[in-house]
Amino acid sequence: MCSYNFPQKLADIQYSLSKNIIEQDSFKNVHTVAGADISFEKDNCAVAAAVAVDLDDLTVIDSKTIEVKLLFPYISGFLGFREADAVISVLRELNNEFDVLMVNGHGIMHPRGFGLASHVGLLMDIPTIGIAKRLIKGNYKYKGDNSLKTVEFMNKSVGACDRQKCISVGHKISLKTAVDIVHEASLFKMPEPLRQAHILATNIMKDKIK
DNA sequence: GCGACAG
DNA sequence: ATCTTGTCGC
Repeated sequence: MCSYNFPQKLADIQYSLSKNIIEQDSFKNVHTVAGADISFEKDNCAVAAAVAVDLDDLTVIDSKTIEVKLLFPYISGFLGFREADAVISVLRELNNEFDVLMVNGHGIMHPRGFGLASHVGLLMDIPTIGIAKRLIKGNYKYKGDNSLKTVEFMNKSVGACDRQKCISVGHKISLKTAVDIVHEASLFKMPEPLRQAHILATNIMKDKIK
């Protein structure tokens, strides 16, 4: 009678929560942008890092790290259930508020419109941008060359990609604004908030091993 | 059956 | 994600 299809239950949760995502800017000006990333050691032991960057000069104005244990396994399409809690926890350690958040993973450019960035954005109720290095599945349609191209899924524009990264709405921001902010915050291929968070998490991880 | 599959 | 050196180029 009852079928215990756990992955399907999680998928249902994602479909359901995706309806709450707001794809419009819920803020006026952006002065500080935060970024969060996680570095792994032995599968489940990890270091989560959060940094806040000043958008004017792209300098780091605050940063925090925490050690975490991730209990949920990595399953493509369900990264939010694995990493959202750790990301939220480390962001709460930051001293000051920030205007926009960048997360290492897809936002609505996701099979069920609810990737890690949307998990975090919705739970924290803040403007969030999702940034990933690759499409989660290879069958979105977009013209492939070097410049930024719009990605469509189910007849809807869900994000933009170039050869380096994919950008999509996490929550409370428009795709256009998300793309603009990512460009403003970039010195290299990854925007500074995420690049700095990644460097920090990796360095703390190395220290921890010694 | 085979390959694909965010971090 | 992580395991890993040198190397090409500005």
